[in-house]
Amino acid sequence: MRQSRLFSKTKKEFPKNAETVSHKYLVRGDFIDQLSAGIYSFLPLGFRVYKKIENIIREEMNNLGGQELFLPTLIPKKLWEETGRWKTIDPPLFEVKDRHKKEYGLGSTHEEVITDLIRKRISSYQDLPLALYQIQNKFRNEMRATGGLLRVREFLMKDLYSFHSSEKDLMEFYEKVKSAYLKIFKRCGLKAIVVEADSGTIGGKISHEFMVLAETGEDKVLICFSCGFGANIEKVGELKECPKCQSPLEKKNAIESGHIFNLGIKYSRDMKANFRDKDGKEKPIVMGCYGIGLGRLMAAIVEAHHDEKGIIWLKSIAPYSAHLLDLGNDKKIKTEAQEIYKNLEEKEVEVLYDDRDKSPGEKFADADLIGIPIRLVVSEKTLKKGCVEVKKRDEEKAELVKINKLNVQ
RNA sequence: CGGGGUAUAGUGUAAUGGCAGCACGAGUCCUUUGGGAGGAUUUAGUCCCAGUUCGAGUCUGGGUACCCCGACCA
Repeated sequence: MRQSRLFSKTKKEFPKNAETVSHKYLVRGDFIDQLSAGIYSFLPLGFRVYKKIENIIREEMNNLGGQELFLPTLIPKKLWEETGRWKTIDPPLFEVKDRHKKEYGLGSTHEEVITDLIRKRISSYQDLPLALYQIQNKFRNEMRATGGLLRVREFLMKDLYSFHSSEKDLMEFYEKVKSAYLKIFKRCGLKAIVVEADSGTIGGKISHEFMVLAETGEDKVLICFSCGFGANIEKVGELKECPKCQSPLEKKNAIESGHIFNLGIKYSRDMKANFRDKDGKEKPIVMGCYGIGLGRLMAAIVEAHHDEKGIIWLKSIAPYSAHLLDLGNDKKIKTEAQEIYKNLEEKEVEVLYDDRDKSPGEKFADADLIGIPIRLVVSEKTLKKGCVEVKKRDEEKAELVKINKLNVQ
């Protein structure tokens, strides 16, 4: 992509209404645009990052045997009333009416819809287990939005639902999801710990949150680095020793980025989603649900990976893997840079080519802000030696590489 | 929803109740090119509605929007 054509205008100043690091940098780098409180557009750069995250999550869900589907956002009031959540769900639903005055709640989570789908199709233990997921916008009527993408009213969420013939089978799958989630966070360059949690209005008896460690995170967690125990400080108080192995605990800031629930038979009982078991008896389907907020995850990544100049994306989620800059308007430089750009594209390297007529300082500042992991500079200085300057975003030093030996992977 | 705060040009900021200014951006022209370049020139603004006043960006009342703390959450 030629940066001169990219739909993106970086800002020199931090937005005055932003306080969290991720909000500041994502707005300055023009990854996102705020439409209203807690409502954001993803611009081309931000959307590319979002797609990378989405693909990582999709791969891990598919590895679990999950099948992707897509559920509606307009969910009839009647369905919510089957579980009583029309009134009780928190944060409340966005309620809308159609022209015939029929009422709907915009989907904030999809247990009712998926359970309805399942009860129409599952009749035997032979249909189980089953795992279905979607990546879709959720709408939550939050009291207030905070911290840019950290808490919003409309957001992209991956929600996975699993269906089992027994509690034991569910818990085995539940553990697999746990490790898949940890893998997702790891692939996004994040350290996450699992803590026990309250299940709120989603319900169920067991639930765990995934806390992503970030210095600027608002939640405080206690971690035992010897046995892996983790807990939300709000839930357990100021413990000094690990309750499992008595090692000293460390206190860290974190951002809640995922939440998984053992729902048991809460929804299948309310909505009569039953199956016929081996023993010939009709039983409620045992369910689990598992969510990750993609926008919040993106924000968490920025919170964990930035410096005073901007974002530092990991290659796995960067909008582009290389940022090529040409310095100066000299024809030789332009021609050579274009040649390198063409070659990289032919090798299917995702490259952003800064061909704009801007001063070197501005190009460097933008490159640091946008945070693409590898920076390539073509200038009079480098051309004299037949080289390109290669610098990693997370390293100080740059090196010169012969143009014909340039290898970006 | 309770508490606190803010609102001036695309962005960031000035202006005792007295001509709305500056910087960046954007447009045109010239020069410049290794860490947000220089000159010339152009462009664009007081959140909304009332009130006080000779005169309101500024004071008063009401509204709206946004931000922060609380609560809850992915």
